Amino acid sequence: MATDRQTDVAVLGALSVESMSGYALRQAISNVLGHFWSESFGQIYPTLAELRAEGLVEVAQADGDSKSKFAITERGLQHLRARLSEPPQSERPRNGTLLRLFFGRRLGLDGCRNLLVQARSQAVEQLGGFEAIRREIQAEEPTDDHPFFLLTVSAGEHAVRATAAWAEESLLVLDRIENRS
Amino acid sequence: MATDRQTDVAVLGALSVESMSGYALRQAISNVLGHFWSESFGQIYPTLAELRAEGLVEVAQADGDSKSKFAITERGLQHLRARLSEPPQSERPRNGTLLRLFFGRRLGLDGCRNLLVQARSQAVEQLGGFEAIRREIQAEEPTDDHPFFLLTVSAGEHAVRATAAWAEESLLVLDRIENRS
DNA sequence: TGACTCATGTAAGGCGTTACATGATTTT
DNA sequence: AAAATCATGTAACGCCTTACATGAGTCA
Repeated sequence: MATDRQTDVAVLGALSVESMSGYALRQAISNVLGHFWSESFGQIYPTLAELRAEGLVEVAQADGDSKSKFAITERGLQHLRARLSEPPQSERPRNGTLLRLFFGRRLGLDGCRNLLVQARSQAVEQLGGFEAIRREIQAEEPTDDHPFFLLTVSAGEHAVRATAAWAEESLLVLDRIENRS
Repeated sequence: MATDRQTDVAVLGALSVESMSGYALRQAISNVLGHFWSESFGQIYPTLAELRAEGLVEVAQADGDSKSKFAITERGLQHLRARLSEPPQSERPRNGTLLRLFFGRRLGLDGCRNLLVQARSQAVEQLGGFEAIRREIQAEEPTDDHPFFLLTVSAGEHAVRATAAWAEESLLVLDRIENRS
């Protein structure tokens, strides 16, 4: 049952940037990583427990703080590097908008237009989100991690701009279809 | 447990274009739809059986052929239209390349470069695939479905071109990071 | 006849989401 | 004191993939 469980990579990776609680972890994953990765809450705590049992993660006391946090261990770092080096498996595509558009003849032109308008406005909104993240990162004290963070932000920006352009074009195509028939 | 099962949409949609066997169905889904939708074999037959039990699909004899095929019924068409009109749920992102790149500091510059080169060549390859599909569709006898098919091909082309451009840019960024440090 | 494709399924089990449960701490 | 947030989990259950199983037709 070749699986593609990679929750450990997300968790160890996040902890390699900064020690934090499980709660903060799931927030970090839904906020920052969330643009290209998702984990559900029900996965994070069990994974954290597993990693702790394997000695890849430990409970650490923050310096001036009474709160306990999770920190990655030296062995955890090694494990993370090994996991990151594995080739990424290609994700299974599941694009509901394209599925609907493909059968657009059955959905009807108005429905298709609706989908495209929706896709366009969502893309524009997401673009704003990416720009906000970019500013946020650039406002922080620079670290060695930031350039890599920005690379993923850039990927998001390219993707949503492409989506917006496609939606725009496609709306024009739909108009032509309507006029021709 | 709000679910997002949409196998019925893919199956009914495909049968609305053309009656075919379950075997052909799974081929159609992995070939044409495969660029933006995936279904595993283990889903298709059970779904087909369910749809048949609900009277949305029937076994039909092809005209000059002895082979039996599955065909969508009138009620199936109604059901399909209703399902297509439902808003598409946003897919959960799971991009292994970006996950690795985000933690690029741990992966190392060479590993990152490797990922980007990989992403770029894959995008170029996919672009060729899309162009082939486009030509194939345009070579066929035109139908009312084709314009919608082409819309989804265009979406794929936009997406992979964006990916290629991003990978290209990002490789240059990595060079700058290396020279600076 | 042996290999290959067409064709139709079933079963086991991993993956992952959501809902439920509980309590401490902080803020208003 | 109430409400919100922080914090850590567990349980049920659906989704989906992979592996297994079986047989007919076709082509070299």
